[in-house]
Amino acid sequence: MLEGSRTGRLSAGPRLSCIGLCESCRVRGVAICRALEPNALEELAALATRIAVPPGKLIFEEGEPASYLFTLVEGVIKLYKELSDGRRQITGFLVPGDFLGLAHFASYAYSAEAVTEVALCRFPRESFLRFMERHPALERELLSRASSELASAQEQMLLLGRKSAKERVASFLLSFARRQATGEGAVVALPMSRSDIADYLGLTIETVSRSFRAVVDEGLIQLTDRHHYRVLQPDRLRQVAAVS
Amino acid sequence: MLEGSRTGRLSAGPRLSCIGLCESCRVRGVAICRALEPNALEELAALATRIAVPPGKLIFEEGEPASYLFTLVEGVIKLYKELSDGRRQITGFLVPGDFLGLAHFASYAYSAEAVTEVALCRFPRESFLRFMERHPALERELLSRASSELASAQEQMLLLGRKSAKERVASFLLSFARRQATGEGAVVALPMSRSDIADYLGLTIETVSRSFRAVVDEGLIQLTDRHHYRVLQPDRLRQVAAVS
DNA sequence: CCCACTCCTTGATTTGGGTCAATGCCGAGC
DNA sequence: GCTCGGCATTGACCCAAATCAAGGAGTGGG
Repeated sequence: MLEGSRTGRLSAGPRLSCIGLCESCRVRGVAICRALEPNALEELAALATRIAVPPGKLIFEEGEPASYLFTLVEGVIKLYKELSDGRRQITGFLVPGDFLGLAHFASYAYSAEAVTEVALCRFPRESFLRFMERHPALERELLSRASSELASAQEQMLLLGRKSAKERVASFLLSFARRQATGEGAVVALPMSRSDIADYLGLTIETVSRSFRAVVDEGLIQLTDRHHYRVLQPDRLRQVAAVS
Repeated sequence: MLEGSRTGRLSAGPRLSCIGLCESCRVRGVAICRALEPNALEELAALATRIAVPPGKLIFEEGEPASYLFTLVEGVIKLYKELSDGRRQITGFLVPGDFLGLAHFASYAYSAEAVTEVALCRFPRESFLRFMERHPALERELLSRASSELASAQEQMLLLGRKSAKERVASFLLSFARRQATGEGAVVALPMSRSDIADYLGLTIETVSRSFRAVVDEGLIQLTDRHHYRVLQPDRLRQVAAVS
């Protein structure tokens, strides 16, 4: 699927040149390609380097100079912040089509790590920003993404500040199912570890495990294995999740 | 200070027409005015209505159609989300110069309520967005604000998910002091109630009160009254806040 | 096949912060 | 000046989730 971990400049061929970007488009409804005419897209693609990252490897670390921006083409990434004593909060999981490194700061405000095998398009920050100045449509697209990210960040604050363990887990299972755009009752992949889920929900792995057990025992979901589940009773799960 | 709660279209005079906006500029470093040439600013100001809101009054509610965008000219606003059973999470406090209603959705994703006496500039959503399309510089400014808001949302997730009560309160006291751009040892105003602070930090009012007492007893801050404090030992307070 | 290792689950115990209940401290109105 | 009502503080007690501890279960290497 990926060519090892070899990284290489995208070939300049008319179709291939935007593969990295267009794959993103294919997966998610709204994406960068939509916002640009073909020749602008060519120009942008020429800036990109394709990168492959194995599971568990750091993509960048909080505080290091933000030299690159990325689009996620394939795989899942976690973003997190840490305290000096090692406590960690995962602030989000990225899926194909998502944009990474959006920040008007000199350094990254969080760390990014591959959860699964990952394929990225990497853009040098400076040239991407120059390109963006000449293409307001791209800017608009990023603004729109930033505001929907902000909305989900606020939703997550409500979860972290005010929901019980079981409500957190139910909310997580629902939102992850929704994101995979699969039909009702389809199997949802859960690529991250229990420890990642705990750090995302502000809990311990033990509490995550017990809460999983509770929703399984009540017949709201079915765990096919540790990393796949099926939502059996979406409405009752929504109730348990305390969705406003 | 405010002309009662009367609301009125801004006069079209060359200086007055941008008062609402420029007051914002004056208070915060980066603001809308900076991004625009004078005649564009005139045009934008012509769209604005000046609004006054008394403390405790709702400005808009989560879920209602997002017909307006606002800039905060004077006072403090709280933004929050609620669960159906009344549990509430305050996602942020806005100060003069901040932008309100930024969302590419048809309805507001959160409620906004005046904490103090508030003065706003209100823009009809549609005409503001049309104006923005013709002025990429404004779009850029909003993108930059959105990404710094996103960064503080992530910081807040770390607080809500992983910090102890005392760490939360210390972090809050520090960040609020920083925002008021006052010198070391200056008195910081704390206009919101203990209940607002609790809902912002994901705690109860009792725990907020006890944590306040702890940092006061340790001599890290001094409470001049319930709504004003002075940071006495910023470095030790920073340590207690577990700032990474 | 066995061992070692990592990840996950389950149970027992502890604890930080929530809940419940007074009490104190104003400012507003009479 | 007194009372009332809404915050805020303080204390006693309790509980949800953390911590501590003991096994599984799956996986990869020898």
